[in-house]
Amino acid sequence: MTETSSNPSTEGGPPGRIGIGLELDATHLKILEVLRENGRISVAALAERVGISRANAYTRFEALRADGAIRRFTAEIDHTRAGLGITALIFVTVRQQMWRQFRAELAQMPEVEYCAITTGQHDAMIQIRVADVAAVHTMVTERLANIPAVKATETVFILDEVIRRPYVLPSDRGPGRPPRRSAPAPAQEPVPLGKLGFVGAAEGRAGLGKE
Amino acid sequence: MTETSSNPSTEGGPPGRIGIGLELDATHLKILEVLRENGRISVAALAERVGISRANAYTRFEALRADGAIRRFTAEIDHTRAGLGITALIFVTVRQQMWRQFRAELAQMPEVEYCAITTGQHDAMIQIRVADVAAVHTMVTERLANIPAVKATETVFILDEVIRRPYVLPSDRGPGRPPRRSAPAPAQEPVPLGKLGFVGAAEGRAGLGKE
DNA sequence: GTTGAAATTAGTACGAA
DNA sequence: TTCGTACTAATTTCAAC
Repeated sequence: MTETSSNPSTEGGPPGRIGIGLELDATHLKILEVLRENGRISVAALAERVGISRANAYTRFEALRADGAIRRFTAEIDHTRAGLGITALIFVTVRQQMWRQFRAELAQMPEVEYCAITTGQHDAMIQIRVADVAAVHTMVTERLANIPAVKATETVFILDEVIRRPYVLPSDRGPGRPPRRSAPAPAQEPVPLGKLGFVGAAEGRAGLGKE
Repeated sequence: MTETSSNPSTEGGPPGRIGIGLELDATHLKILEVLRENGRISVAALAERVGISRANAYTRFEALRADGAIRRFTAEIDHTRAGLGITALIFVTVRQQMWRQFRAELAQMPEVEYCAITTGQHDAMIQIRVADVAAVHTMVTERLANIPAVKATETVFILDEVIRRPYVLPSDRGPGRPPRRSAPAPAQEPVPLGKLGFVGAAEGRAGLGKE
Protein backbone atom coordinates (compact mmCIF):
# COMPACT_ATOMS: atom_id res chain seq x y z
CA MET A 1 0.00 0.00 0.00
CA THR A 2 2.72 2.46 0.97
CA GLU A 3 4.83 2.75 -2.11
CA THR A 4 8.53 3.28 -2.13
CA SER A 5 9.06 3.55 -5.83
CA SER A 6 11.90 5.53 -7.34
CA ASN A 7 9.62 8.45 -8.33
CA PRO A 8 12.01 9.91 -10.86
CA SER A 9 9.66 11.90 -13.03
CA THR A 10 7.80 14.42 -10.96
CA GLU A 11 10.19 16.99 -12.43
CA GLY A 12 12.27 19.68 -10.89
CA GLY A 13 9.97 20.93 -8.19
CA PRO A 14 10.94 21.10 -4.55
CA PRO A 15 11.64 17.62 -3.23
CA GLY A 16 9.29 18.10 -0.29
CA ARG A 17 6.20 16.03 0.37
CA ILE A 18 3.35 16.26 -2.11
CA GLY A 19 0.68 15.00 0.22
CA ILE A 20 0.35 12.71 3.17
CA GLY A 21 -0.56 9.54 1.36
CA LEU A 22 0.68 7.71 -1.65
CA GLU A 23 3.62 9.01 -3.59
CA LEU A 24 2.58 9.38 -7.20
CA ASP A 25 5.08 8.10 -9.74
CA ALA A 26 5.01 8.54 -13.48
CA THR A 27 2.73 5.55 -13.92
CA HIS A 28 0.18 6.90 -11.50
CA LEU A 29 0.14 10.17 -13.34
CA LYS A 30 -0.32 8.41 -16.65
CA ILE A 31 -3.29 6.57 -15.21
CA LEU A 32 -4.78 9.87 -14.10
CA GLU A 33 -4.19 11.28 -17.56
CA VAL A 34 -6.12 8.49 -19.21
CA LEU A 35 -8.90 8.61 -16.62
CA ARG A 36 -9.28 12.33 -17.14
CA GLU A 37 -10.23 11.80 -20.77
CA ASN A 38 -12.20 8.62 -20.27
CA GLY A 39 -13.42 7.94 -16.77
CA ARG A 40 -15.36 4.88 -17.86
CA ILE A 41 -12.51 3.01 -19.47
CA SER A 42 -12.15 -0.56 -18.28
CA VAL A 43 -9.15 -1.31 -16.15
CA ALA A 44 -8.03 -3.79 -18.78
CA ALA A 45 -7.98 -1.12 -21.49
CA LEU A 46 -6.42 1.29 -19.05
CA ALA A 47 -3.58 -1.15 -18.44
CA GLU A 48 -2.97 -1.40 -22.15
CA ARG A 49 -2.91 2.35 -22.71
CA VAL A 50 -0.58 2.92 -19.79
CA GLY A 51 1.65 0.02 -20.70
CA ILE A 52 1.37 -2.11 -17.60
CA SER A 53 -0.17 -5.45 -16.79
CA ARG A 54 -3.79 -5.76 -15.84
CA ALA A 55 -3.00 -6.94 -12.35
CA ASN A 56 -0.77 -3.95 -11.84
CA ALA A 57 -3.42 -1.64 -13.20
CA TYR A 58 -5.98 -3.02 -10.77
CA THR A 59 -3.58 -2.59 -7.87
CA ARG A 60 -2.74 1.01 -8.73
CA PHE A 61 -6.28 1.90 -9.63
CA GLU A 62 -7.48 0.66 -6.27
CA ALA A 63 -4.59 2.36 -4.47
CA LEU A 64 -5.38 5.72 -6.05
CA ARG A 65 -8.99 5.36 -5.08
CA ALA A 66 -8.34 4.15 -1.56
CA ASP A 67 -5.76 6.83 -0.93
CA GLY A 68 -8.13 9.58 -1.97
CA ALA A 69 -6.02 10.77 -4.88
CA ILE A 70 -9.03 9.90 -7.00
CA ARG A 71 -12.05 11.32 -5.23
CA ARG A 72 -14.75 9.95 -7.51
CA PHE A 73 -15.79 9.47 -11.09
CA THR A 74 -18.29 11.70 -12.73
CA ALA A 75 -19.62 12.99 -16.02
CA GLU A 76 -19.26 16.22 -17.91
CA ILE A 77 -22.45 17.60 -19.41
CA ASP A 78 -23.55 20.34 -21.77
CA HIS A 79 -25.27 22.82 -19.48
CA THR A 80 -27.33 24.39 -22.22
CA ARG A 81 -28.84 21.01 -23.07
CA ALA A 82 -29.79 20.63 -19.45
CA GLY A 83 -31.65 23.91 -19.66
CA LEU A 84 -29.16 25.93 -17.66
CA GLY A 85 -27.52 27.99 -20.34
CA ILE A 86 -26.65 31.03 -18.24
CA THR A 87 -23.50 31.03 -16.13
CA ALA A 88 -22.60 33.84 -13.77
CA LEU A 89 -20.02 34.62 -11.15
CA ILE A 90 -21.05 36.33 -7.96
CA PHE A 91 -18.37 37.87 -5.80
CA VAL A 92 -19.50 38.10 -2.23
CA THR A 93 -18.31 40.16 0.69
CA VAL A 94 -19.09 38.27 3.85
CA ARG A 95 -19.76 39.84 7.21
CA GLN A 96 -17.00 38.79 9.55
CA GLN A 97 -17.69 35.92 11.90
CA MET A 98 -20.71 34.85 9.94
CA TRP A 99 -18.89 32.37 7.75
CA ARG A 100 -20.62 29.40 9.26
CA GLN A 101 -24.01 30.78 8.37
CA PHE A 102 -22.82 31.76 4.92
CA ARG A 103 -21.66 28.24 4.23
CA ALA A 104 -24.85 26.71 5.56
CA GLU A 105 -27.07 28.91 3.42
CA LEU A 106 -24.96 28.25 0.37
CA ALA A 107 -25.29 24.51 0.73
CA GLN A 108 -29.05 25.02 0.35
CA MET A 109 -28.66 26.54 -3.09
CA PRO A 110 -28.70 23.97 -5.87
CA GLU A 111 -27.76 26.38 -8.62
CA VAL A 112 -24.33 26.89 -7.10
CA GLU A 113 -21.81 24.79 -8.97
CA TYR A 114 -18.71 26.18 -7.35
CA CYS A 115 -17.84 28.35 -4.38
CA ALA A 116 -14.38 29.31 -3.24
CA ILE A 117 -13.05 31.49 -0.45
CA THR A 118 -10.60 33.94 -1.92
CA THR A 119 -8.14 36.61 -0.96
CA GLY A 120 -8.49 40.03 -2.47
CA GLN A 121 -11.24 42.57 -2.65
CA HIS A 122 -14.04 40.08 -2.05
CA ASP A 123 -14.28 37.14 0.28
CA ALA A 124 -15.87 34.47 -1.85
CA MET A 125 -16.62 33.68 -5.45
CA ILE A 126 -19.73 31.75 -6.42
CA GLN A 127 -20.42 30.26 -9.81
CA ILE A 128 -24.04 29.55 -10.66
CA ARG A 129 -25.84 27.95 -13.60
CA VAL A 130 -29.40 29.01 -14.26
CA ALA A 131 -31.94 29.00 -17.05
CA ASP A 132 -32.04 32.68 -17.90
CA VAL A 133 -30.70 36.07 -16.87
CA ALA A 134 -33.78 36.76 -14.81
CA ALA A 135 -32.85 33.84 -12.60
CA VAL A 136 -29.49 35.46 -11.92
CA HIS A 137 -31.22 38.58 -10.78
CA THR A 138 -33.58 36.60 -8.57
CA MET A 139 -30.72 34.62 -7.14
CA VAL A 140 -28.73 37.70 -6.21
CA THR A 141 -31.45 40.03 -5.02
CA GLU A 142 -33.82 37.59 -3.35
CA ARG A 143 -31.77 34.66 -2.18
CA LEU A 144 -28.25 35.94 -1.55
CA ALA A 145 -29.27 39.39 -0.39
CA ASN A 146 -31.47 37.87 2.27
CA ILE A 147 -28.60 36.08 3.91
CA PRO A 148 -27.48 38.24 6.85
CA ALA A 149 -23.91 37.05 6.38
CA VAL A 150 -23.80 38.62 2.93
CA LYS A 151 -22.62 42.20 3.11
CA ALA A 152 -22.32 42.94 -0.59
CA THR A 153 -22.27 41.21 -3.94
CA GLU A 154 -20.97 41.87 -7.40
CA THR A 155 -22.10 39.86 -10.38
CA VAL A 156 -20.53 39.22 -13.76
CA PHE A 157 -21.76 37.01 -16.56
CA ILE A 158 -19.71 34.34 -18.25
CA LEU A 159 -19.84 34.81 -21.98
CA ASP A 160 -17.73 31.86 -23.01
CA GLU A 161 -15.76 29.09 -21.36
CA VAL A 162 -12.51 28.86 -23.23
CA ILE A 163 -10.80 26.17 -21.18
CA ARG A 164 -12.48 23.65 -18.92
CA ARG A 165 -10.33 20.77 -17.79
CA PRO A 166 -11.39 18.29 -15.12
CA TYR A 167 -7.99 18.76 -13.52
CA VAL A 168 -4.40 19.53 -14.30
CA LEU A 169 -1.41 17.35 -13.52
CA PRO A 170 2.27 18.04 -13.00
CA SER A 171 2.95 15.71 -15.92
CA ASP A 172 1.02 18.00 -18.26
CA ARG A 173 4.10 20.16 -18.34
CA GLY A 174 5.93 17.25 -19.87
CA PRO A 175 8.62 15.36 -17.96
CA GLY A 176 11.03 18.13 -17.16
CA ARG A 177 11.09 20.75 -19.85
CA PRO A 178 8.99 23.87 -19.45
CA PRO A 179 6.55 24.46 -22.32
CA ARG A 180 7.82 27.07 -24.73
CA ARG A 181 5.79 30.07 -25.72
CA SER A 182 5.32 31.17 -29.29
CA ALA A 183 5.96 34.83 -28.52
CA PRO A 184 9.60 34.86 -27.44
CA ALA A 185 9.66 38.28 -25.83
CA PRO A 186 12.61 37.91 -23.50
CA ALA A 187 13.31 40.71 -21.07
CA GLN A 188 10.68 43.34 -20.58
CA GLU A 189 7.77 43.94 -18.29
CA PRO A 190 5.15 46.09 -19.97
CA VAL A 191 2.19 44.81 -17.98
CA PRO A 192 0.75 46.40 -14.88
CA LEU A 193 0.35 43.44 -12.60
CA GLY A 194 -2.16 44.86 -10.20
CA LYS A 195 -1.91 43.66 -6.69
CA LEU A 196 -1.04 40.06 -6.19
CA GLY A 197 -3.79 38.84 -3.98
CA PHE A 198 -3.47 39.75 -0.38
CA VAL A 199 -5.14 43.14 -0.61
CA GLY A 200 -7.83 43.53 1.96
CA ALA A 201 -7.52 39.97 3.05
CA ALA A 202 -5.91 40.67 6.37
CA GLU A 203 -8.96 42.03 8.12
CA GLY A 204 -10.28 39.56 10.66
CA ARG A 205 -9.87 36.45 8.53
CA ALA A 206 -8.95 34.13 11.33
CA GLY A 207 -11.48 31.31 11.30
CA LEU A 208 -11.62 30.35 7.69
CA GLY A 209 -11.00 26.64 7.60
CA LYS A 210 -14.29 25.22 8.77
CA GLU A 211 -15.04 27.85 11.40
CA MET B 1 -33.26 8.57 -31.51
CA THR B 2 -35.26 11.79 -31.59
CA GLU B 3 -37.47 11.48 -28.58
CA THR B 4 -41.02 12.73 -28.39
CA SER B 5 -41.63 12.10 -24.73
CA SER B 6 -44.14 14.09 -22.74
CA ASN B 7 -41.48 16.04 -20.82
CA PRO B 8 -43.68 17.08 -17.93
CA SER B 9 -41.10 17.68 -15.27
CA THR B 10 -38.66 20.34 -16.37
CA GLU B 11 -40.58 22.64 -14.06
CA GLY B 12 -42.03 26.05 -14.56
CA GLY B 13 -39.48 27.57 -16.84
CA PRO B 14 -40.31 29.01 -20.23
CA PRO B 15 -41.66 26.27 -22.50
CA GLY B 16 -39.19 27.19 -25.24
CA ARG B 17 -36.39 24.98 -26.46
CA ILE B 18 -33.66 24.08 -24.04
CA GLY B 19 -31.15 23.16 -26.68
CA ILE B 20 -31.16 21.95 -30.22
CA GLY B 21 -31.08 18.24 -29.55
CA LEU B 22 -32.80 15.84 -27.26
CA GLU B 23 -35.49 16.99 -24.90
CA LEU B 24 -34.56 15.88 -21.42
CA ASP B 25 -37.35 14.37 -19.37
CA ALA B 26 -37.37 13.48 -15.70
CA THR B 27 -35.75 10.11 -16.37
CA HIS B 28 -32.89 11.65 -18.29
CA LEU B 29 -32.26 14.02 -15.43
CA LYS B 30 -32.31 11.17 -12.96
CA ILE B 31 -29.71 9.37 -15.03
CA LEU B 32 -27.53 12.47 -15.00
CA GLU B 33 -27.96 12.70 -11.25
CA VAL B 34 -26.70 9.18 -10.72
CA LEU B 35 -23.87 9.60 -13.20
CA ARG B 36 -22.74 12.77 -11.47
CA GLU B 37 -22.08 10.83 -8.27
CA ASN B 38 -20.77 7.67 -9.90
CA GLY B 39 -19.57 8.00 -13.45
CA ARG B 40 -18.35 4.41 -13.55
CA ILE B 41 -21.58 2.74 -12.60
CA SER B 42 -22.64 -0.02 -14.95
CA VAL B 43 -25.65 0.67 -17.10
CA ALA B 44 -27.34 -2.31 -15.46
CA ALA B 45 -26.93 -0.83 -12.00
CA LEU B 46 -27.89 2.57 -13.37
CA ALA B 47 -31.15 1.15 -14.66
CA GLU B 48 -31.94 -0.26 -11.25
CA ARG B 49 -31.22 2.99 -9.44
CA VAL B 50 -33.28 5.03 -11.87
CA GLY B 51 -36.10 2.54 -11.89
CA ILE B 52 -36.17 1.61 -15.56
CA SER B 53 -35.34 -1.49 -17.52
CA ARG B 54 -31.86 -2.33 -18.74
CA ALA B 55 -32.65 -1.85 -22.39
CA ASN B 56 -34.25 1.49 -21.69
CA ALA B 57 -31.23 2.58 -19.73
CA TYR B 58 -28.92 1.60 -22.57
CA THR B 59 -31.03 3.49 -25.07
CA ARG B 60 -31.15 6.65 -23.01
CA PHE B 61 -27.53 6.41 -21.99
CA GLU B 62 -26.47 6.18 -25.60
CA ALA B 63 -28.86 8.93 -26.62
CA LEU B 64 -27.47 11.30 -24.01
CA ARG B 65 -23.96 10.55 -25.16
CA ALA B 66 -24.71 10.79 -28.87
CA ASP B 67 -26.66 13.99 -28.45
CA GLY B 68 -23.82 15.65 -26.60
CA ALA B 69 -25.76 16.20 -23.41
CA ILE B 70 -23.08 14.05 -21.80
CA ARG B 71 -19.77 15.35 -23.07
CA ARG B 72 -17.51 12.76 -21.52
CA PHE B 73 -16.74 10.86 -18.36
CA THR B 74 -13.88 11.82 -16.15
CA ALA B 75 -12.44 11.61 -12.66
CA GLU B 76 -12.20 14.01 -9.77
CA ILE B 77 -8.87 14.10 -8.00
CA ASP B 78 -7.31 15.60 -4.90
CA HIS B 79 -5.05 18.33 -6.26
CA THR B 80 -2.82 18.41 -3.22
CA ARG B 81 -2.06 14.72 -3.65
CA ALA B 82 -1.07 15.41 -7.22
CA GLY B 83 1.41 17.98 -5.98
CA LEU B 84 -0.59 21.02 -7.07
CA GLY B 85 -1.86 22.35 -3.78
CA ILE B 86 -2.04 26.02 -4.70
CA THR B 87 -5.05 27.39 -6.55
CA ALA B 88 -5.28 30.95 -7.79
CA LEU B 89 -7.56 33.09 -9.90
CA ILE B 90 -6.09 35.53 -12.35
CA PHE B 91 -8.34 38.22 -13.77
CA VAL B 92 -7.06 39.40 -17.10
CA THR B 93 -7.70 42.51 -19.10
CA VAL B 94 -7.22 41.69 -22.75
CA ARG B 95 -6.15 44.14 -25.39
CA GLN B 96 -8.98 44.49 -27.85
CA GLN B 97 -8.82 42.50 -31.06
CA MET B 98 -6.13 40.26 -29.67
CA TRP B 99 -8.49 37.61 -28.39
CA ARG B 100 -7.35 35.04 -30.87
CA GLN B 101 -3.78 35.34 -29.70
CA PHE B 102 -4.85 35.31 -26.09
CA ARG B 103 -6.73 32.08 -26.58
CA ALA B 104 -3.86 30.50 -28.46
CA GLU B 105 -1.33 31.34 -25.79
CA LEU B 106 -3.61 30.14 -23.07
CA ALA B 107 -4.03 26.75 -24.68
CA GLN B 108 -0.26 26.34 -24.29
CA MET B 109 -0.46 26.65 -20.53
CA PRO B 110 -1.03 23.33 -18.81
CA GLU B 111 -1.55 24.79 -15.34
CA VAL B 112 -4.75 26.48 -16.48
CA GLU B 113 -7.70 24.41 -15.34
CA TYR B 114 -10.39 26.87 -16.27
CA CYS B 115 -10.71 30.05 -18.30
CA ALA B 116 -13.86 32.02 -18.93
CA ILE B 117 -14.63 35.23 -20.75
CA THR B 118 -16.59 37.50 -18.46
CA THR B 119 -18.42 40.77 -18.41
CA GLY B 120 -17.44 43.35 -15.83
CA GLN B 121 -14.25 45.04 -14.89
CA HIS B 122 -11.99 42.39 -16.39
CA ASP B 123 -12.27 40.42 -19.57
CA ALA B 124 -11.31 36.91 -18.54
CA MET B 125 -10.87 34.83 -15.45
CA ILE B 126 -8.25 32.11 -15.30
CA GLN B 127 -8.00 29.44 -12.64
CA ILE B 128 -4.64 27.77 -12.22
CA ARG B 129 -3.30 24.93 -10.07
CA VAL B 130 0.38 24.97 -9.22
CA ALA B 131 2.77 23.49 -6.70
CA ASP B 132 3.58 26.58 -4.64
CA VAL B 133 2.98 30.30 -4.41
CA ALA B 134 6.21 31.02 -6.22
CA ALA B 135 4.79 29.29 -9.26
CA VAL B 136 1.85 31.67 -9.23
CA HIS B 137 4.21 34.59 -9.31
CA THR B 138 6.20 33.05 -12.14
CA MET B 139 3.06 32.29 -14.06
CA VAL B 140 1.75 35.84 -13.81
CA THR B 141 4.93 37.83 -14.24
CA GLU B 142 6.81 35.68 -16.73
CA ARG B 143 4.26 33.79 -18.75
CA LEU B 144 1.10 35.89 -18.78
CA ALA B 145 2.82 39.25 -18.74
CA ASN B 146 4.76 38.31 -21.86
CA ILE B 147 1.64 37.81 -23.89
CA PRO B 148 1.07 41.00 -25.88
CA ALA B 149 -2.66 40.46 -25.71
CA VAL B 150 -2.58 40.77 -21.95
CA LYS B 151 -3.00 44.35 -20.85
CA ALA B 152 -3.27 43.84 -17.11
CA THR B 153 -3.78 41.13 -14.53
CA GLU B 154 -5.04 40.82 -11.01
CA THR B 155 -4.44 37.75 -8.93
CA VAL B 156 -6.21 36.31 -5.91
CA PHE B 157 -5.56 33.08 -4.06
CA ILE B 158 -8.17 30.48 -3.30
CA LEU B 159 -8.08 29.63 0.37
CA ASP B 160 -10.77 26.99 0.39
CA GLU B 161 -13.19 25.40 -2.02
CA VAL B 162 -16.49 25.22 -0.22
CA ILE B 163 -18.63 23.78 -2.99
CA ARG B 164 -17.42 21.92 -6.02
CA ARG B 165 -20.06 20.08 -8.01
CA PRO B 166 -19.41 18.50 -11.39
CA TYR B 167 -22.57 20.16 -12.63
CA VAL B 168 -25.95 21.33 -11.50
CA LEU B 169 -29.30 20.20 -12.88
CA PRO B 170 -32.75 21.76 -13.01
CA SER B 171 -34.00 18.78 -11.03
CA ASP B 172 -31.74 19.68 -8.12
CA ARG B 173 -34.34 22.28 -7.22
CA GLY B 174 -36.79 19.47 -6.77
CA PRO B 175 -39.72 18.90 -9.13
CA GLY B 176 -41.50 22.22 -9.00
CA ARG B 177 -41.20 23.75 -5.58
CA PRO B 178 -38.56 26.38 -4.97
CA PRO B 179 -36.11 25.46 -2.18
CA ARG B 180 -36.96 27.26 1.03
CA ARG B 181 -34.44 29.29 2.91
CA SER B 182 -33.86 28.97 6.62
CA ALA B 183 -33.76 32.73 7.19
CA PRO B 184 -37.29 33.82 6.33
CA ALA B 185 -36.64 37.51 6.01
CA PRO B 186 -39.52 38.60 3.81
CA ALA B 187 -39.48 42.14 2.55
CA GLN B 188 -36.32 44.12 2.93
CA GLU B 189 -33.27 44.87 0.88
CA PRO B 190 -30.34 45.72 3.10
CA VAL B 191 -27.59 44.64 0.75
CA PRO B 192 -25.73 46.87 -1.69
CA LEU B 193 -25.85 44.83 -4.84
CA GLY B 194 -23.01 46.45 -6.68
CA LYS B 195 -23.40 46.58 -10.40
CA LEU B 196 -24.94 43.58 -12.04
CA GLY B 197 -22.40 42.68 -14.61
CA PHE B 198 -22.38 44.76 -17.68
CA VAL B 199 -20.08 47.45 -16.37
CA GLY B 200 -17.29 48.18 -18.75
CA ALA B 201 -18.24 45.32 -20.97
CA ALA B 202 -19.60 47.39 -23.80
CA GLU B 203 -16.28 48.62 -25.11
CA GLY B 204 -15.45 46.91 -28.39
CA ARG B 205 -16.55 43.43 -27.40
CA ALA B 206 -17.86 42.43 -30.78
CA GLY B 207 -15.91 39.37 -31.82
CA LEU B 208 -16.02 37.22 -28.76
CA GLY B 209 -17.38 33.89 -29.91
CA LYS B 210 -14.38 32.38 -31.65
CA GLU B 211 -13.12 35.65 -33.11
C1' DG C 1 -40.73 -0.25 -23.10
C1' DT C 2 -39.95 -4.75 -20.90
C1' DT C 3 -38.11 -9.31 -19.83
C1' DG C 4 -35.03 -13.34 -20.40
C1' DA C 5 -31.06 -15.91 -22.32
C1' DA C 6 -26.42 -16.11 -24.97
C1' DA C 7 -21.96 -14.05 -25.85
C1' DT C 8 -18.61 -11.17 -24.37
C1' DT C 9 -16.05 -8.80 -21.16
C1' DA C 10 -14.73 -7.49 -16.66
C1' DG C 11 -12.88 -8.50 -12.02
C1' DT C 12 -10.42 -11.76 -8.79
C1' DA C 13 -7.04 -15.03 -7.18
C1' DC C 14 -3.38 -17.40 -7.75
C1' DG C 15 1.59 -18.75 -8.91
C1' DA C 16 6.06 -17.40 -11.09
C1' DA C 17 9.62 -14.20 -12.35
C1' DT D 1 6.50 -5.06 -6.94
C1' DT D 2 5.14 -6.78 -11.40
C1' DC D 3 3.48 -10.07 -14.73
C1' DG D 4 0.71 -13.89 -16.79
C1' DT D 5 -2.85 -17.08 -16.57
C1' DA D 6 -6.95 -19.40 -15.12
C1' DC D 7 -11.34 -18.97 -12.68
C1' DT D 8 -15.58 -16.63 -11.36
C1' DA D 9 -18.89 -13.17 -11.75
C1' DA D 10 -20.94 -9.55 -13.98
C1' DT D 11 -22.20 -6.80 -17.90
C1' DT D 12 -23.71 -5.96 -22.53
C1' DT D 13 -26.08 -7.52 -26.51
C1' DC D 14 -29.75 -9.59 -28.87
C1' DA D 15 -33.80 -11.87 -29.12
C1' DA D 16 -38.90 -12.29 -28.43
C1' DC D 17 -42.96 -10.57 -25.84
